[in-house]
Amino acid sequence: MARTKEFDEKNVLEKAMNLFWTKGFSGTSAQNLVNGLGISRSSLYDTFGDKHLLFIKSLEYYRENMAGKLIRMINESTDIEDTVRWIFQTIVNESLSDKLSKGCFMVNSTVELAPNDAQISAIIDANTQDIEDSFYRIIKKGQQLGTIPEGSSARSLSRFLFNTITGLRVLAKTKRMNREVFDDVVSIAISVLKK
Amino acid sequence: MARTKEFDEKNVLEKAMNLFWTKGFSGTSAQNLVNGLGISRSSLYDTFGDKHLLFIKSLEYYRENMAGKLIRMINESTDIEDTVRWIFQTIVNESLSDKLSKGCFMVNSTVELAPNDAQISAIIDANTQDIEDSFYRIIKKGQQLGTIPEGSSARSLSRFLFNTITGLRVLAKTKRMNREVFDDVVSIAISVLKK
DNA sequence: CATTTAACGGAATGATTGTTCCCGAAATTC
DNA sequence: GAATTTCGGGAACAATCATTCCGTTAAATG
Repeated sequence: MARTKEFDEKNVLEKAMNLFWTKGFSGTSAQNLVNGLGISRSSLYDTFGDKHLLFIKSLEYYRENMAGKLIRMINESTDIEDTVRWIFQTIVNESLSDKLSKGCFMVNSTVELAPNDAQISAIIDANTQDIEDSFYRIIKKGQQLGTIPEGSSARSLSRFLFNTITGLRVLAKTKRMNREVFDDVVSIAISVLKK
Repeated sequence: MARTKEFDEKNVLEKAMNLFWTKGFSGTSAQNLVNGLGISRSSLYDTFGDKHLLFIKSLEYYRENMAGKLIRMINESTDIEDTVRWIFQTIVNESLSDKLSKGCFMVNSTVELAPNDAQISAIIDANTQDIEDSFYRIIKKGQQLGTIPEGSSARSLSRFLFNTITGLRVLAKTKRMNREVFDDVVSIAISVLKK
């Protein structure tokens, strides 16, 4: 029988995700991957196919972890406004503490690749749809319970919230990023959920 | 005496801007530039320095034209809500009609380069500040005139509006982009300017 | 312990990267 | 029209790009 794998594939994939997340697809070379992943060039290609396939797997891995966490947060929500506030605060805190200013891997990939890469575009759109749908469900519930005004549709509001988060993810890559600016945007965004 | 320049530098710079805008810095090769600019390799380097310098000049050229137009619109505004609505509609219409899904050159550059390029970051931040300041002035004026509520500060509102635009610029690069989604976001964003 | 099988490291691939350099061509002034 | 000066096309540069391949090594089964 053959020898078994010497590295943990999930662990290596997470390293690849962080490289692509930080530097993007074009900005991450095969050599960067070899150096950063701690495996040989041949193992890299044998295990993950090629650079593009590894990028896709990295993006899917990000989605499973990050969006999955977000969606679980939303679905387990009782008070909608509190949940939205908590989501925003989590994003703000993550952005402020990230010394590499990585932003959001989905947003980064949207800007770099979405218009010219159908596979990646599909992952991004599915991710967006999932998050938007989760927002939709709790907002709808909130409107039925009377805690969220019905002036705007639940669909519109969920799209609006998602759009605000996207903006914050871009802001997180600039030198202008600081808690004051974040809080200004967040408090106004949340105000649309009130009477 | 020497011969005069055979090409219009501004015209060539505009072509470079469109290439970088569409494909980003890493995505645009020197060969792409030679092909797209219609000048020789040596003329390119003699006239613009190197690729990075040409990118910076392209970004500054974009800023002069695009942000300049936007800021002029804001400054000439009489009715704030109408102006904001008109700005949003312009962005939406441009996004919907752009078959290349270029988005915004500033947003694209923020995501691709801002965290690791101080020069580019400075251009982006100055551009943001100018737009935000323009928003600030008309909102402040609106609040003094009583047409804009004073529940949120003019500074917060201007940051919020800018953040919304940023989100829309990212949305413009996805397949999910369509008028309905845009309008959902825009109408809610504008609602914060009302009582 | 021998055999089998796959992972490994690293050299080598051809293509493309950004940039430089040189030489012939073109245009302006005298 | 001759002299001057710069422009432009293309060859050439070393470096890096993503990818492939091969010989060696290591591990698991019999």
